[in-house]
Amino acid sequence: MKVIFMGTPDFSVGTLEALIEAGHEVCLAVTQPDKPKGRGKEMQYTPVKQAAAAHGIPVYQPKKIREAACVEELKKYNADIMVVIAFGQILPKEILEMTPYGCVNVHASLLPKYRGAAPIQWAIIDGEAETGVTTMQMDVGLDTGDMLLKTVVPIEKDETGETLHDKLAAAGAKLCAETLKALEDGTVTPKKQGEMTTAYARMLDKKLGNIDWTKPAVQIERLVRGLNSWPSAYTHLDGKVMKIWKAEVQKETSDAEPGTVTAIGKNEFAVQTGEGQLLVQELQLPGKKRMDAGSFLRGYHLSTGIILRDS
RNA sequence: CGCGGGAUGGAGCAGUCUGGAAGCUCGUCGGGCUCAUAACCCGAAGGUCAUAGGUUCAAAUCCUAUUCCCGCAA
Repeated sequence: MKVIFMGTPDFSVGTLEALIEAGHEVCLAVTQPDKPKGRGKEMQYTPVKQAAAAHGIPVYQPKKIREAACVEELKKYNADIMVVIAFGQILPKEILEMTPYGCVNVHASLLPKYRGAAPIQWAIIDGEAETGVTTMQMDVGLDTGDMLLKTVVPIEKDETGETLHDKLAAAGAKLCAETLKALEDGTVTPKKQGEMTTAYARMLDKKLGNIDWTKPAVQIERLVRGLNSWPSAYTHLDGKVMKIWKAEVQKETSDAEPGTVTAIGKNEFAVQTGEGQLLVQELQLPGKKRMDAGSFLRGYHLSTGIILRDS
């Protein structure tokens, strides 16, 4: 089929390549405008733009896709279908209805659960046993379209936001190719989504990573995994931000105040939480690389009784 | 030129301000103790102090340039 592809970050790239692989004619890649990024604020191509360029696909980067001029531009391509995956802008009705097959979206959750911007990380943070990817026929709502196909992916005990992101990106790419084939063959029936009260996954922001030590260790550990590798969970030590990359739950507790370092071992140290303790195993301080807790303890002479908190 | 931290034996750090013997906690290797050990004791190896210049009687330390790593911010 003749496809207009819309996507922006890494998550989208696999699907773009899967479509090309499957023999579809991707006539245009729509992606967000380039933004200054990283230290030095250099302009950087979006991952989709890089991939499109590598395959010789034209790139279109509208600031606001809902503007009339942008809609007109898309019409010129006479595509059969649009595939949207982590594009980052809401599409107007004109675009949704522009092509014969409409717009198909690949979403990183088992809809209707975790609609919205950060479904991958929230599934981990909430302690779900499994998640997955869903393709849907887009409508004007946010991730509310009728569902086409699904793939279930189990969440492992040590799953992080990053590892799950990669798994779902791969699963989504495969599922998207299958969905297009099914649409072509007419072998798929769109299914309505049910409604759930907790259906939306809030967007992630930095503050979410600030560890609240009064919460149970189990929840904090999930936060650490879910926000790895971005934006990452953190606390404060000696006025500095201390990111925690890896930790384990310990049921034994103490009567120390939440946030207190209660024990220091050879390769980890324990922090009291609202329920149980958290064994910190890998961390990072500003200006330093990630390091295992054992290395940290060798150079930084941490002592028990210190309380991890702001300021 | 967005702001800032950093580079010192294999790991993590101190020492840099105030120039004058390469240090700490570990790891590694050898030996000892022990029923035994990731524990303890004794000993050893291992570093052109990121790179290139400069100042000086003398530079990890001061000056200049370069490379690489990272936090914030976006």
